[in-house]
Amino acid sequence: MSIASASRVLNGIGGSPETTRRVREAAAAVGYVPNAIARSLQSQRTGLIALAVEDIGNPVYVAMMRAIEAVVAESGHQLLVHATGGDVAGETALLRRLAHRYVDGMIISPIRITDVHVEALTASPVPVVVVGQLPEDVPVDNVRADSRTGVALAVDHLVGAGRTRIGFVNGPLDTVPGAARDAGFRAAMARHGLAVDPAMVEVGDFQYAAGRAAAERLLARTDPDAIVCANDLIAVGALHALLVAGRRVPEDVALVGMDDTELAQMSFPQISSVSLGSAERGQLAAGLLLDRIADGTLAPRREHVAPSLAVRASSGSVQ
Amino acid sequence: MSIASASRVLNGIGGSPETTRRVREAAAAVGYVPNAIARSLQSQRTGLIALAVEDIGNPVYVAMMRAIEAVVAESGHQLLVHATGGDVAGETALLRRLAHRYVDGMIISPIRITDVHVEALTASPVPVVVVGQLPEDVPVDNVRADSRTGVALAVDHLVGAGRTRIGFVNGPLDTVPGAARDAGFRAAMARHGLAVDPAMVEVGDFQYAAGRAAAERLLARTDPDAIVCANDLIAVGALHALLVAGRRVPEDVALVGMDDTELAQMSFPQISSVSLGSAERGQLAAGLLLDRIADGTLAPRREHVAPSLAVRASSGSVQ
DNA sequence: TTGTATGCGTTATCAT
DNA sequence: ATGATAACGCATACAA
Repeated sequence: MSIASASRVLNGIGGSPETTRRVREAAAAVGYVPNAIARSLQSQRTGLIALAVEDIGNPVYVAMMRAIEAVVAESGHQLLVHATGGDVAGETALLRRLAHRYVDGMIISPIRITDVHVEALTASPVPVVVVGQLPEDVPVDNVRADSRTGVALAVDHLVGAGRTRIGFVNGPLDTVPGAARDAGFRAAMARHGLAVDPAMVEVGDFQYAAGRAAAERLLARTDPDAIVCANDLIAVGALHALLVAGRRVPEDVALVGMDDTELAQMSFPQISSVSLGSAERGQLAAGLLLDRIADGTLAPRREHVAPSLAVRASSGSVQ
Repeated sequence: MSIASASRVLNGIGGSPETTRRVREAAAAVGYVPNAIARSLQSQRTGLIALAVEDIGNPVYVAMMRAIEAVVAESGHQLLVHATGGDVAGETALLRRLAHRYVDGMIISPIRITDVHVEALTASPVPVVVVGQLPEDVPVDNVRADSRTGVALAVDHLVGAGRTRIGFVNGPLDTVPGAARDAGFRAAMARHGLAVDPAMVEVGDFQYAAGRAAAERLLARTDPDAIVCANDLIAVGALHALLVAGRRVPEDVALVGMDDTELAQMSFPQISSVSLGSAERGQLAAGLLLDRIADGTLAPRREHVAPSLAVRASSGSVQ
């Protein structure tokens, strides 16, 4: 019994009935299981696709992941997720290890873009798609949201509802989304002729606890009639702070979050939120990746997804 | 320049200054990146560990993942997460593909255990640790919670606070946790001499929307003074239903969730919740796995984590 | 220190 | 239909 024959039977190519039987018996007897590593070395593919996000605890990434999974499963790939913790070293280490052909491709959504990222991205031996902003000259497939316009949607909505003392709780300014949302907030306020009171702006990280603490600080020193939050985790934290402080939402203070995750709908009252199209971005990113895996010579593409606003009880007329 | 010399330099073993320089230059010029697959075929390890859970959108798995990540990172491994969607075919496909040596080991937390699972588990060529119940005779490392006792903790607490009309919103009874929690609820009620009114029991899946819908059905036909929920997602959904229905929590209806996730603390009022020690279970599972990776001849071990109750506003005295 | 040669477990090519 | 063999890219035992 030759190795070649065994391989053929196990892959369902040819083999006489007798040979097939003998191979199957032997395999069962030995408890044979194919070694996927060896197979991949030969086939130059693993059937695996990786997704690297900062924080898998943030529902926005869960939504993105589900959208990606649906697309890649279609093409017979399996999706693996890695949480980087926003750590630059961790992200690039991932690129170094995984991208060195453990996976057929990867989608990464970094919240910070450093030179190290750019270098690792361009040097990656496997196809990579970035979800998020990327310097213009980096030749990597890329799908981006427009959080600047997204914040403007929120501000426009609040101003239209008669709010003028609008607070803003943001994430770190040294992150790409944090910087974009800050700029978007200031631009939108200016457009409406509203000054940005420094006391009305708070910065934490993109988490619930930070959002709650930031909102508490904000409420301790000023009196907003609306608060825009840089994501839904922050918004839920701010809602908590508002309710604990005895503010009615939306009567006293209107609240708008961002990312339009499940969290916004799970809260009470439900929170208005700017959708940055996370599911759609995931779907597009997966498509770009599969295309590039199929043909590595494609020119880098860049897709955009427009924001939209979901108005709910937290900023709407009293339910 | 021989391949062996290049390999040595790239791995930092030996090499004269001159050779080292030449190798590095050549590598940079060609844009050489090591092929991890080939390296793994040789070294018989990938440095990767996989975690398979049903629903990464459930914070309980996020907590577990973080605990696991902390442990495996210590030993130089990288953690990859796969969401199975509770799908048996998907879970076993994962075992088949990943476990065939793409990873050095895996931790899986199935909510259903079928014969197919058992077979795949025992046949796995790489070390596997199961988080959750497992038939006694399956020789696989295993760490389990005691959700039966956990539900009892919730019921005891509510009865102790004078509640008698206690409702129960559970997940599917054909899942391991669903069945255990149902049994635990009935046993605890019986112990207190309380009858279980069928109208007071609802079943959905372990999600927010199902929890909310189930609580709405329950409230439409009966009038509980307390509700126990089989996990925090359900509890948040039930809280939403209660508030929409105009019930005060905890004055009119006390609420207790399970898993003690971030969600319980993010809600308003904060939700009392039974901790099943998800972080600790993750930590233990990771330890078991690393031990087994180091020594495959170890006898299968079984760890237990005791539940505890975190009392918060949703069932406590009025804040 | 450096080069040669072998093996890791498969698949694929080529004879037979 | 089957068997021998090369190749995938790397690490290492051994010889030089």
